[in-house]
Amino acid sequence: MKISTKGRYALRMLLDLAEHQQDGFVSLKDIANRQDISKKYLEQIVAMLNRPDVLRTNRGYQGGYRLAKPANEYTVGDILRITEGGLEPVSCMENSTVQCDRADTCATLPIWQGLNRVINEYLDSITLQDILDEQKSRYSYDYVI
Amino acid sequence: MKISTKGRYALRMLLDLAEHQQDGFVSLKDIANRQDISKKYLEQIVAMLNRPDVLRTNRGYQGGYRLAKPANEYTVGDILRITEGGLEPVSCMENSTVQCDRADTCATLPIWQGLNRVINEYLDSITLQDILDEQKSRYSYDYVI
DNA sequence: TTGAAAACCTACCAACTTAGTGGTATATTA
DNA sequence: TAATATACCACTAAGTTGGTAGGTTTTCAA
Repeated sequence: MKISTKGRYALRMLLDLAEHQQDGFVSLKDIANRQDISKKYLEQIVAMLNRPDVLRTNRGYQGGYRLAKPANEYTVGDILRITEGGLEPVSCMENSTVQCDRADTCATLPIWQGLNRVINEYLDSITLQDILDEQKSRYSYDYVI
Repeated sequence: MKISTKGRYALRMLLDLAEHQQDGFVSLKDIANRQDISKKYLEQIVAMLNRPDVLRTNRGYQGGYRLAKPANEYTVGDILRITEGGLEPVSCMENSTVQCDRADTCATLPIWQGLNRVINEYLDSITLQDILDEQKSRYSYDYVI
């Protein structure tokens, strides 16, 4: 029952992009340095997220990535569902799986469906912008002192 | 982000024991047959649960297992925390792990802490007895018709 | 026009986890 | 003492995780 590095790094990468929205295209090299994540590994992760509704990209000199939408339009759930390949807590709930023949009478299936619901509701209640705002307020007292 | 067969089978095994509470000691053979799970594999799973506060056991002829407590004193969370080795959704939250040096400033840690909270709250809100009752009410219309 | 910077693509790998199987020893009781 | 059942330990094939490695293609500035 773990979120893998793919999902965790993806979230940190998109957060980094959100923080640097005004800088235009941001290179993986910069993100990898700031986040202390292998650039080569980030390449693989960004490949999963590189879709028109998520990222814009430019190759070559001064190229890189930027968010396709404002930060408040990405939920943590969106990002994790892409990079983790779904968030279903049991394999029998995955779309690709053939329906379990115990499903109709399974006493535990409703438990997993409920768990799936609370996980997705929670993760979809938080956007990248929320995290940025929270982060900002956490350190605002530095200036007050 | 998956509950493994260990956790899922453990839950089904304890539910089976709860259903047959009045039968005295129930053998793994019977549970394995009813639940269609390898008896050998169940042996390993039951070994994790075989603690005085969870199960009573008797070897030999007419031996087997029974619940140590009434069914309403087992939450699904209790069972899964034992068999899954914790339910923390990220490894940096596990007790055994050395604290990540990013922890103090990590923007994503609060997300995982929140996720951990909703998962545990949900799974601890359901007892074996709740599942039994739900199961019973699901099929009660059979008698009404 | 050429060189540097960047994304893009494919293959590979070691370590670990999962979902079991197999065999033997030990306890209980009819 | 034979039958039944747990208890314990070792092993394993297949899949996943968390990366590395190396090369190709695109873009732009000097």
